[in-house]
Amino acid sequence: MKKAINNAKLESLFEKELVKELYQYGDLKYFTAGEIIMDYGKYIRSMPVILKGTVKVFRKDAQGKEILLYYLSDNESCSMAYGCCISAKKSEVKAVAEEDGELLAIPFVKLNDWLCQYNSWRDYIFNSFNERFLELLNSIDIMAFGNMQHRVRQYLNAKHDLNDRNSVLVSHHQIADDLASTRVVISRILKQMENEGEVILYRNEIKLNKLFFQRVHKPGSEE
DNA sequence: CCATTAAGATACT
DNA sequence: AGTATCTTAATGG
Repeated sequence: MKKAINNAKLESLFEKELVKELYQYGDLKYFTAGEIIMDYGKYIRSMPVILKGTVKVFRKDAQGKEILLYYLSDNESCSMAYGCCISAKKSEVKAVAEEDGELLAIPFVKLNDWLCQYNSWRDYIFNSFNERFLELLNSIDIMAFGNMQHRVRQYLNAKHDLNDRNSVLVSHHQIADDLASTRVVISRILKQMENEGEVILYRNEIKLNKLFFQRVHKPGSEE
């Protein structure tokens, strides 16, 4: 009945008994790139822990535009989901799979039990909250005070962190969607960044130069 | 080849 | 910064 789960990272993160319970009560689900894992207004009955792959979490603004809040990847969880579970609220966010992957859906009835029972689970939940909170602060910062160029830099940097190389595989259109902007605007900004030597543009690919990394952590270096 | 789609360009709001 | 429109370039059948 139950699928055999074997995840070394989980086993290093939690004590043996909890891992056993995770495997027993968690529901292993596979998702494919582009799949909507969670949508606005839906009730959440389980808390997802991402085992593999990357998930983007969106929020709708007042004008109905979607903006990217943060990414979730290996062994990370959505703290929004936790709050929704225990208070039986509807989802405020939408989660879309960036790439194929798998997640472990934890039934909400177990969440509180484990919180009391296992130190590692409590640490994990609090850590998850804290990380997400920091990312949110960062996002607010960018949206409220930053200009588009800064936002694009942050976006490229975040996407770069998730993978590996010094290039990001993404279309201008995709960036525009994620930042609630338009293709032309993103193209303009990227072109300018290219002229200044920060990046090199290709079709569906953006190479990041040294100058980019010098600037990305310094908001004060706009033109 | 041609169809589709990404990206560049220009002009206007 | 965003919209509309057109042109050009890359990609895949």
